Amino acid sequence: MNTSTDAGSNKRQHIVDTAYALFKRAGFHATGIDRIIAEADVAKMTMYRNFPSKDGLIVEVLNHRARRFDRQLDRLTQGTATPERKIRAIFDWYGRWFQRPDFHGCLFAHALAEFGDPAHPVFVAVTAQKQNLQRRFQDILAAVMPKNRAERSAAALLMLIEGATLVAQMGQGDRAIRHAWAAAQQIVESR
Amino acid sequence: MNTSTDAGSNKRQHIVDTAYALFKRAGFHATGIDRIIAEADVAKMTMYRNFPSKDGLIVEVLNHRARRFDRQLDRLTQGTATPERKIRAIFDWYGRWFQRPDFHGCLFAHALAEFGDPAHPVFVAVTAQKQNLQRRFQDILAAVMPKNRAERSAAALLMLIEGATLVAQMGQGDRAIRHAWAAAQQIVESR
DNA sequence: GTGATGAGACAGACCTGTCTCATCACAATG
DNA sequence: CATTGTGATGAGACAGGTCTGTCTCATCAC
Repeated sequence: MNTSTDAGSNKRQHIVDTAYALFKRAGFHATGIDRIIAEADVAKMTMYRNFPSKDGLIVEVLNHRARRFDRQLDRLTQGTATPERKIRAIFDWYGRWFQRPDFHGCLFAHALAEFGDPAHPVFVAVTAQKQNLQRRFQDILAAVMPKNRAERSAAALLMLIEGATLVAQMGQGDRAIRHAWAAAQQIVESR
Repeated sequence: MNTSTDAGSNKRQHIVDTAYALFKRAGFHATGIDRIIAEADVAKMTMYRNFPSKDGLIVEVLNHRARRFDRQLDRLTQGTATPERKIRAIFDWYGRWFQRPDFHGCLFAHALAEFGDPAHPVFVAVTAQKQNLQRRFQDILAAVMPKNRAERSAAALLMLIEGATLVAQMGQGDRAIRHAWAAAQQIVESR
């Protein structure tokens, strides 16, 4: 845990990235450990030395994606000035995501579908990511509206964007983000 | 297929009901055939004589729930007069659903998470159910607004309610439906 | 020498789907 | 009423595969 920490971390990260791609495409239960290590081209013990179990790996994948998502939205909203433009930037980001050929829906929503037990670590990780996104909306809106209205609007924006992601997965990504943004505008601008 | 059709249908329906309860709680891939037939207390061959495969059973479960959902909303909206009250009745229905102790999120959304291939029959069944719900919203709104605005609003309502269902699964059912309805009101009433 | 890794056997359980055979309900017929 | 045919069903073995997780041993880099 001193000299070769770097090599170990590289392997570890490579496994996380490979597992992410497979989970996204085929789901969590449908993706076996054997498939992951074959695709990542590592030994099974390398995986089990870095992660306590498959569930542990899933949580790591989710947390890694959540951090990456946060960094992207941080970068995206730092450049813009007004709250409305920040919201718009986030919705635009989703719109671009929906158009990507490797878009398969929200990994966190999918995780919630497969791990419905609130006590399960995966469930907890998903909840944290969604609450984080809602808090982001709320912080943005708090600059231009009272706290209780910012909370209500943030909740609506979260539900709109989650619903849009679901609709986008069914093949209506373009219409989904346009209609979601139209509704979001009404919510943000109202009163 | 003449005299004992009734008994056969009973078994068939019982398997569908049992599978529904298990799929809802634990997911599709995580629920094995053995578990279903044990819970339903039928022989394995009884299941495989009524359904071509596990996937076929899943599709039957989804279609059965979709029909039941449709009937419930039909009954719910037939009694009310104005479009706004119809929408309100639907949102209230969702609010009550979120509060039920056996609420585990939307089975169709979960199915979409586990069967992401657009060519898969499960994917098709899910898409049909969601399009049906959106069309319902659209038909209701078409009575009080122009067609293109009804289409846009219906899409927003669908996304709101789907997002609310996701949030509700994470334990915020009460707040979710209140905020969703507040946003829905703005969308329906606007302009 | 030391620690990470690759390769693969292995256990024990579970998966879907097929098959056989005994049993049972029930209808038609004598 | 008694008998016989028929189709659905229960019970469970079975095949062939996959699952997670553990173990051993050789190899390789430093």
